[in-house]
Amino acid sequence: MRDGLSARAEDYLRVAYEIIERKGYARIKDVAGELGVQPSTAVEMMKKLHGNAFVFYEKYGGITLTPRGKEVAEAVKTRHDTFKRFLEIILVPKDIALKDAHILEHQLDPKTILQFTKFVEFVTRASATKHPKFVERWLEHFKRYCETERRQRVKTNR
Amino acid sequence: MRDGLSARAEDYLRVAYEIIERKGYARIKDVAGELGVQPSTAVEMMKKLHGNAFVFYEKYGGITLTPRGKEVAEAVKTRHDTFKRFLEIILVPKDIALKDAHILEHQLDPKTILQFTKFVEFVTRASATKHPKFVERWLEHFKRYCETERRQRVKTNR
DNA sequence: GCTTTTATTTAGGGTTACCTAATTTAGCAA
DNA sequence: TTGCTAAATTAGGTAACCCTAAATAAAAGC
Repeated sequence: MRDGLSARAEDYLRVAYEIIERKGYARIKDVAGELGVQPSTAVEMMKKLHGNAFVFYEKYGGITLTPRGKEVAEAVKTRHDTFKRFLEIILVPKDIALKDAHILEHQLDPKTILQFTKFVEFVTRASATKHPKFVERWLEHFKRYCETERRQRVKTNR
Repeated sequence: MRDGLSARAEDYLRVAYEIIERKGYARIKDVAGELGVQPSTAVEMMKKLHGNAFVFYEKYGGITLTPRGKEVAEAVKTRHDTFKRFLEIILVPKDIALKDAHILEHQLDPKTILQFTKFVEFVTRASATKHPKFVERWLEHFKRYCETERRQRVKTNR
């Protein structure tokens, strides 16, 4: 990642950010719980993020974000939300969209992220302003196409 | 992965498959070269894939795929191609689309993959059959939207 | 204040996927 | 056939993430 964090480290940062938004600070167990890892693993990562000056964290103390950490976390969250909205546009069920957005938000090239973003903006804005009918009709067609399809013709190998 | 392979193992399998398609068999150095890893690393992975009966491989011998391996490799490649086409539809430059398709093709939920697939099919088929004008106009609008945009308003954090 | 419970930390491992630096093997050319 | 070179292999590390179990600190209840 541009920010010098691994994909996983970004996850920890984003999760810490979300918890802090909710209750002002995060505890090790909150972060571990959210990410489905053991507390000891979260401690390890928090030490790393503290070493890199993304979070402020001391033994047995609550976790908060440094300005730098907050900035990165917000950018990560923005990416995340874009992917989530995008997946919903292509009719991925909400719960799966949420899960997969977490996967999508890492590793992709900035250009690719930009295009995903533009796609979402295009659909959102066009339907809100100039040509609501046009986009709506298009999405309606896509929806119908999805519903009409005989199921699972395509191998997904999953 | 459903097939019991790690994301990375699927990469090795796909690459082996592509090389074999081209010249009938693959060598360690071909696979290593394609994936940008050292030969020793490729040997390690081929041993694993051989252990799982995805490839046929013996010391110093060429690599070929077992029927099972071929099946999985083809499914992986199908996913890959879908993502590549999809990225091109949303106007990601070809070289980046290729690179990022490799990233997208792993980890995503089957439902998500299915929706990506349907989206690509929808655009492809609709433009080839019933409503070519409709899809083309839509894509044309999107293209124009992308070109019109003041650049990089959106933080991508990359 | 003391004890119990809960949270956190440390210590010691495990796995995956990489690497470098020797070997060792295979293939080819003289 | 011998000897060289390119390819492949082995041996021994490293780094990122994850775990369990044991130790310790903090918080809560009485």
